[in-house]
Amino acid sequence: MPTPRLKLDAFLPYRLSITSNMVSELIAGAYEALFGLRVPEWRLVAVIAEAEAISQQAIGRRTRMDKVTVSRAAIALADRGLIKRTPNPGDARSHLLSLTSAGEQLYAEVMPKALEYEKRIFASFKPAEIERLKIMLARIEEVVEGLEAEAERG
Amino acid sequence: MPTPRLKLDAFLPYRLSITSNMVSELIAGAYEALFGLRVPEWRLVAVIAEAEAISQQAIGRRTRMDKVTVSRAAIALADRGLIKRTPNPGDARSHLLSLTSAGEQLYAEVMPKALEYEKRIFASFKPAEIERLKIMLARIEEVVEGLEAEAERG
DNA sequence: CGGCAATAGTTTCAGTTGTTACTATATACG
DNA sequence: CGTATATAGTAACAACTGAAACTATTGCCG
Repeated sequence: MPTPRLKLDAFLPYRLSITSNMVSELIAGAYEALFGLRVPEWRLVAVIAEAEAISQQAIGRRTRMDKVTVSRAAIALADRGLIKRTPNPGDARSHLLSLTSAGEQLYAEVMPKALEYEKRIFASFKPAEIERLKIMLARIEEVVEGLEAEAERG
Repeated sequence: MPTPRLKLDAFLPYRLSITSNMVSELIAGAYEALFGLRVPEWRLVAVIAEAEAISQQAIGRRTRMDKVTVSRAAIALADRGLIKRTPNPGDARSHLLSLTSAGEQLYAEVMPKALEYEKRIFASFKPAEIERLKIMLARIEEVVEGLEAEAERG
């Protein structure tokens, strides 16, 4: 008897990856073209805008981005005058990042575009469906975190 | 009035990307460790197993992977003796890829692991929920394809 | 205090991925 | 037919990302 064939298209981790990459590429392309921002940079802008003043380490935890990625994005944004780095009074090794007024201005332009894209992509989804999708994604994350922890313990 | 703050955590494309990357990394790590297969290679194995004999170009279309990525994965798999490349009778530029018996054997080991991971990650999901999730992902893909086409036309 | 492990952030380096250029073949059209 | 354009696949190159090494500072514990 031949090995039964897995239909890759029906394999959920694969489907999730394909869909996510399609969405990411679409949005990343638009941001790059419109604002010269790469994905990590845009994420930093959003997180800093929410937080007012936040360390790079905290950004890494919040966004699951590597500290190297965060560092590079922070340097790029600071070079462009979009964020400023003030010494962290509690810890001389770290800086607190906040938006400059130029950064605020960019953020004010970028954010509506982001929401517009989201709206367009999910235009055919009812609010309750979107809610269900978010909850499902959160549940998946929770399980994966558990499996990661399990793997670490051996 | 200050700019209203986007909660990045509530932004669906972001959530999708985080969740998908967590799942991908988990599975990719396992495959790398267990079988020495990277993600593109594993995808090729799966697609070739389904198709029996298929050109690289067709694999690229089916998996949305770049032809360069497909080419590299195919070379790696051929070097390991997992696939064989036979001339395509209809087109001398391309090969038809198929699994060798070693490839079949590997596939027979890999596939149950894949399904097991899927099962574990979605253990708390009812079949109807999984079905809804798949449908939602398919709908998202459809919309994004439309937006891509729109962007190309200008 | 003083030394030593841990942490924030940067730099360096290696691995992966995609864009561009190239080769060989195929197809369209004069 | 034969020239021009498109396509399958590979190779060469550049960009991005993450791991490991490094620097500066912190905090623990003798």
